[in-house]
Amino acid sequence: MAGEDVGEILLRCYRALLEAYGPQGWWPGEGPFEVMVGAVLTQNTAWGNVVRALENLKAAGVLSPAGLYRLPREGLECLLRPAGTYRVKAARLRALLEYLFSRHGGDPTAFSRGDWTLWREELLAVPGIGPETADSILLYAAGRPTFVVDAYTRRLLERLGLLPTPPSYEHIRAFFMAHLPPDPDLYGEYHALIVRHGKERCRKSRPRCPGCPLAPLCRAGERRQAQG
DNA sequence: GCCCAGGTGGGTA
DNA sequence: TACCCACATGGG
Repeated sequence: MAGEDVGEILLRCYRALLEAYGPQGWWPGEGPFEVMVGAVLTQNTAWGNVVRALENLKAAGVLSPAGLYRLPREGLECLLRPAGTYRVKAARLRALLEYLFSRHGGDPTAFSRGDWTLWREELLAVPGIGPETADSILLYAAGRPTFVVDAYTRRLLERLGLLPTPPSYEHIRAFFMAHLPPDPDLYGEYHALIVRHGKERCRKSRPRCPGCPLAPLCRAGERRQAQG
């Protein structure tokens, strides 16, 4: 293990997760716009609740840029209720739509073309679109090679003894992107597997995970940290 | 009843 | 920088 390339460790981790859980098929949902809406609705929210809200939007026939944009604020809030923080999320979706219409003519496929690093900067300037939501949109709605970081990703790197300092979102994202090829399929599956693994084994309340498929890599990380 | 969920932004020290 | 807090529904 000594001197092993970080990229190789990350790939070993990826293969172990894929072996253990299989392909996750992210992002669930149809089309880039549904992915974008889901990315906002899933903020600090269980996916099952997001699905209820998406079903409400579909049933109301408003799951389109123009459809959502036309909807009065109260109506949107009502449909979003099952997703939680519905007033906040209605405002965030409105802000995202304002941006989509003002900058991309309301075309939800626009992020698939052009300089995605510019789109990322612009998305981050939209109120309510933070780095995880922006990267989720670019990766899963537009197939762009940006890595999505979340709390599970932090915990995973910590256990592998690979957490960058400072452990900020941007540092962790840059760490993955510096050591993995810029492959959207790889990034998308990797993030999905990290979430799956986190939900199953590496919850906050369960710091140790017996039978964990990553146990050999975690032990290596402990040795690496012990060495300083 | 409590903790958590595929975050973000605002406030304070 | 590093914590705190609000936002809010639904599952375990």
